[in-house]
Amino acid sequence: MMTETIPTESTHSTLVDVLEEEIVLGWLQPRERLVEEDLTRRFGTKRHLVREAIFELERMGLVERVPNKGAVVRSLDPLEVRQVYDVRIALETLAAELIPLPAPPEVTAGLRDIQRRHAAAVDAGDPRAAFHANMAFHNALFAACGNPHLVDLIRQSAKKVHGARSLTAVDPVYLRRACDEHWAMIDALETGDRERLKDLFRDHILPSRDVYLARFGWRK
Amino acid sequence: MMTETIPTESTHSTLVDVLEEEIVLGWLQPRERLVEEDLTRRFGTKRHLVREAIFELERMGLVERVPNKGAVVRSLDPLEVRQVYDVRIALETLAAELIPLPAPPEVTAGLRDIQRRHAAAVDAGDPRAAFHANMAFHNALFAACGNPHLVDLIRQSAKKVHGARSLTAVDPVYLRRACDEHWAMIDALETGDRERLKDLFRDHILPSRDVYLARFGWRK
DNA sequence: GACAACAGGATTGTCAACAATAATGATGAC
DNA sequence: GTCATCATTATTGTTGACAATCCTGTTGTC
Repeated sequence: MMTETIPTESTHSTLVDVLEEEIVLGWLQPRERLVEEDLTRRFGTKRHLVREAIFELERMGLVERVPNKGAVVRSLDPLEVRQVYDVRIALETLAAELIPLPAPPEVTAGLRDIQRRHAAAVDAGDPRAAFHANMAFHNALFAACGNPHLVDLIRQSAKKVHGARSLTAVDPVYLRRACDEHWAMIDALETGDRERLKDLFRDHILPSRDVYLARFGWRK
Repeated sequence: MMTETIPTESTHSTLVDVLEEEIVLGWLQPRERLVEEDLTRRFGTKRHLVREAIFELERMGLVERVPNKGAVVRSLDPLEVRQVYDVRIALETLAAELIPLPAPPEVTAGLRDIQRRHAAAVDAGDPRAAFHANMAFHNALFAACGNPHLVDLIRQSAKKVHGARSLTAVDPVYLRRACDEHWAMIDALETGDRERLKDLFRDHILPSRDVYLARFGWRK
């Protein structure tokens, strides 16, 4: 039970972000209850806002809500994880096909900036900062495909399996590997090697899926 | 200004459904305001629920909301319409590749049932019923691909451009054409002609896009 | 007449108290 | 001892009232 009060300005979306972060990092475990009043006290905010945040987390697929009963962190069914990853691969492959290659210098420059922050966070052993920098990297990366709606669907799909990433999102081995792959992506963007880019996209997200399935069952 | 009071049981999602319907059918025009208290009276419900419904419509992309100002029916930018349709085609093509062919008889039987209702509504000149039967048809159709998450993304993308369909969703010519195409899809499912199925999917959704773009600009 | 300041109304945003519901534990009959 | 019944508590769901905000029209000043 965490009782620390976070005095940050508690708007609706920051609550969502913080809870999302805690789920990805494993602070909040599957099946753990989310009691509205507890969270209200913990964040020093109003129940009203906590309620909305929980509704949003439910829509994102991170939280399960039973009417009149409450909300718990969703435990992901392995089959569902597999299905979401299938779609993610398809979407990201599509994005890879749409990105103009070689990518313009300002794009790769921006990615380098973000990736430097990402690498620094990983080196510093700060999973929270690494998580955020990682999200920023992927957002900027896929934005290069020029279709904001596609980017949105990719982001949504990624969030849906956030809960499955608590195993790899705090593991230095996987974090470093992700760093290497990010640099490789930037390289592929610059050299204009589309096939390599597609392969990198696919191989980049599969580890988190496989670790999760290895841990929670390969059934079906 | 519609002042009829609809005494239907006004739960959160029914409000969303009704408003969604009115946007697709063109009852609510782009740029038209959605005032919370007006809707509260009109539906004989509580402002609380209307508020949530508006938030959900905003997430769906059907409504635009400016803080402290209010919500209006969103007018779709042609570029955005084009982008969403691009993604829709990609997603539906992917679904077409995943559907096992020939489709099992219970699937096509279910589709036939729905499509009979759809055709009846079109013949009766009831755009509202046609709209709902049409949605049901597509849901059942794509569900056959076996990946609920993909189905969800397809549905979401379709909703995002609902506003662009008010031109074709009430036009008997387009409604009949859609009917024919639905029957053709069932046929392709039964004969197992995957390429034809993909072509049908694509050609089925393009008219609504093209009519919208012809009306509101091909720029870019 | 143009413009700034202000007042009034319309609308959204926030809140805290209350009601409804489900879980938990206690009591008593057999 | 076990089961059904009821009271208690914990938690969510709803409501109406109030506060904050933004738009509009008006007044007064130059």
